Amino acid sequence: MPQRKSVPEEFAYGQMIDSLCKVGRHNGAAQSQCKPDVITLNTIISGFCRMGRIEEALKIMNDMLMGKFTSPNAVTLTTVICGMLNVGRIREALDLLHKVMPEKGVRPGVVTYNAVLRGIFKLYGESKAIEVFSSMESDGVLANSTTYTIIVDGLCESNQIEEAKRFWDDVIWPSNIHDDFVYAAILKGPCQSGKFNEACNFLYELVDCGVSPNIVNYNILIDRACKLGLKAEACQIVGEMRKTGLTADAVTWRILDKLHGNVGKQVCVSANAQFEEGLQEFYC
DNA sequence: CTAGGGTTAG
Repeated sequence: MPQRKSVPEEFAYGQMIDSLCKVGRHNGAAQSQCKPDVITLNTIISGFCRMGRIEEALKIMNDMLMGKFTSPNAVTLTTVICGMLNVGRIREALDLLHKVMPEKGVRPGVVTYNAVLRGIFKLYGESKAIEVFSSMESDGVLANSTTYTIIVDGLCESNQIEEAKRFWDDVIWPSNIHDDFVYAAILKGPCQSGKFNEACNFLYELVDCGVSPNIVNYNILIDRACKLGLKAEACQIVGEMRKTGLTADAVTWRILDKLHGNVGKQVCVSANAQFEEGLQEFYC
C-alpha cells in the first residue's frame, strides 16, 4: 500500500497561492494569467475541509466572493457547506445555502441538497430534514437515489421504520429512482430494529416486483438471520438468492461460517440437513 | 473539483 503523504500544517493559504503563481511564471505565462481557476481553488478548498482546516477554506471562499480570483460556483459552496457541517457549524452552512447562494446567483443542485440533508438528519432530526427535502423539490431539484438512501438511512437511524416504509411506498417506488444502495438501506433498517421478518418480506416483495437485489442486499439478511440463530431462515434466503442467479460470495461464506459453531445449539435437525444440502449445492 | 454509500472479518 502506498503511504499517503500528509500535508504539512504550515502549508497554508498564502503559500499555496504563491506556488500556484510560480507555476504559471515557469510556464512563461503572464502574471495576470496565473490566477488559479475555479477547479484548482475548489480542489484546495476541499483539501482544507478534509483536514478540518475550515478557516482556511473559508478564507479562499471569501476571497472568491469578494472578486479576488474567479467567482465561486456550486461546487465551491457545496464543498464549504460540507466542511462546515462536518465541524458542527450548521447555522453557517445553512446560511450559505439560503443566503449566499441566492445572492450570488449560484443554484444548489442535487449534490448540495444531499450533503445538506445528511447533515440536517444528523444534527436536527427528521422533521427538519423533510423540510429541506420539500424545499429541494419546490426548488425544482430532482432527487436521485443518493437522496433517497440518505432519507431512508436517516429515518431508520431514529427508529422510524414505519416512516421509512411509507416513504418508500409513497415516494421512492413511484419515482422509479432506486438502486441497490436504497434497497440496502431499507433492508438494514428493519433488521437493526428487530424486524427481521419485515425485512425478509420486503426483499421478497421487491423480487416479485421485478427488482433484482444484489449480493450485498442478500448478505444483509443472511447475516441477520445468522445473528439471530435462524439457521433455516438463513438457508431459505440463500436458496431464494440462488434462484435469482446470484451465488454466494466471500462475504456470504464468512457470514455462513459462523453457523458451524452453533450447530446443535437449539437448531432443529432438518434445518441442519437443509443447510448441508445447501452447502453441497454451492460447491457445484 | 462538490454527497454517497450498503453486507462479513479484524
